[in-house]
Amino acid sequence: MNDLLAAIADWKLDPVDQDALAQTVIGVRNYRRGQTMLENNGQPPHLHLLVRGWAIRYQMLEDGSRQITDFILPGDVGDLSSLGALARNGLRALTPARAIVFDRAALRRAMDQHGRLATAFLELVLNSESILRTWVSCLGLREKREHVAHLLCELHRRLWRRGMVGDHEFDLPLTQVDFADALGMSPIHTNRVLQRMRKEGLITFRGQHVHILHPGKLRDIAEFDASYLGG
Amino acid sequence: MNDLLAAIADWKLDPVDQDALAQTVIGVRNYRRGQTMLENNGQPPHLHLLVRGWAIRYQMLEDGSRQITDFILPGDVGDLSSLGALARNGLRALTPARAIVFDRAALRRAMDQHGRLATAFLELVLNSESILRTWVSCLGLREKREHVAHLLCELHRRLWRRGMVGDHEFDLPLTQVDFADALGMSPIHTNRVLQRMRKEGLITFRGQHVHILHPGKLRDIAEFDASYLGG
DNA sequence: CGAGTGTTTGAATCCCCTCAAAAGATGTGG
DNA sequence: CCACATCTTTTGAGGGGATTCAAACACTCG
Repeated sequence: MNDLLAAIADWKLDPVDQDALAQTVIGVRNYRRGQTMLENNGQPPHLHLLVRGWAIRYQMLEDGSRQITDFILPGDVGDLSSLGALARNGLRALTPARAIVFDRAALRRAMDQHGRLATAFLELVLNSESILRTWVSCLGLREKREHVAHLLCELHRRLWRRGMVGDHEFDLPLTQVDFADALGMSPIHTNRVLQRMRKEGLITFRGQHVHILHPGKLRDIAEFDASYLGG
Repeated sequence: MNDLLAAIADWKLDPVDQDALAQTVIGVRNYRRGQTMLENNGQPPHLHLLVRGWAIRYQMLEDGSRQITDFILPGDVGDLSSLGALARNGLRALTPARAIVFDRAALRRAMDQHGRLATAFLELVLNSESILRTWVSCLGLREKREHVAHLLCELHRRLWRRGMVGDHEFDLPLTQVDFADALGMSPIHTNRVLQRMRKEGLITFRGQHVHILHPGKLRDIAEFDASYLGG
């Protein structure tokens, strides 16, 4: 399972712990663009480590509105909360995606026996929680324009740290509706904010490719401080 | 350390693991109302398990605005993120408070050796993350009035599960400014929403004591589903 | 009884939403 | 390879929820 070893390289596990983790792998699964990877109910028996593509975690309200609560990038575990007692999140592939699938029960047993494995997952959850906490601040305190800028900075930085993109450009496989659902704003207003940023020469995007023309200015607008993303 | 054993009763640890945890305790600390328990910078060497009082986690923006990202109640660890590589949160006592203080480094070592201890903390982080994820949904999707109702339901439910309050009433040691900073709204509007709820006979509050007069209706407004809080 | 903190009210403004619909892009089948 | 259906982006107009500014009103406490 070379895929696995590559994906968890920066977890810094001993071979013993890597082995224990590998034992809990059920297999690899491929998803189509738009495919639901996990319904948002019940106690899911699996966990998904994304190795290719993008996915989103989201929650739905009764009126059908959707809040995206996280973007899952290659190397992320998309449904960490399935480890715990309760998971109320949906998981959906934004692009064709591939994930390594773990058995939840086996993983929990492995963690009980291998402390280092548990602390590795603990670290993952803490990272995801750090991002989430920043989302709360952005949603609560910032103007929409600042929030848009912040999310662009965040996504670029997360991709960049994994060496997946250029210094000032990246593929963003989202519709503006997806983007709006992450930012808690209407698609119409999202569109207007993005257009204004283009007209100001801050960014460009053709198709789903984003160029950040003025990285410094974008960071200023967002008050972006990457430290919450680690390293 | 009877305080400790009482506080972690529902972590369901073996005596061995309890012991390992107890070894990492530095002591007990008391805080005054309004006292800062943790600055929001640097790598804090301690963790705080609250055993009495209320506290808040928060983040500040450069312009001085504050977002509360969690309420810490007795039994909660207020600064779980200090376990990880990066912590950017402040922690502040809302009331006179008492906390059991752990040594971070010792705790990490203990977790590596005692998987069950690590998974217990993992569970704590997952719970806190579940609350946070719901906050994101509330901030992103809901009207302020619904959000106010939701936060009232959440706080009551969290206190109620620990047997700390009556079925439809509880002490809420917050100013309306605190409340507003948690909800991402202005104090003025917070005040107006609360007033309207009083006039409608939904709730009462005198001083810092809240009565929920119409639990069902409040839950309806909030679309409150307690499952994200566990049990 | 002033000082300080917290709550309440009023007025004006604006950011952002909703509704409605056109224009552009994408994809599928015949 | 084009026609049609579908998805996505864009534009316009109007309204409302929430903000900001300003100030009066309560409550607590030394």
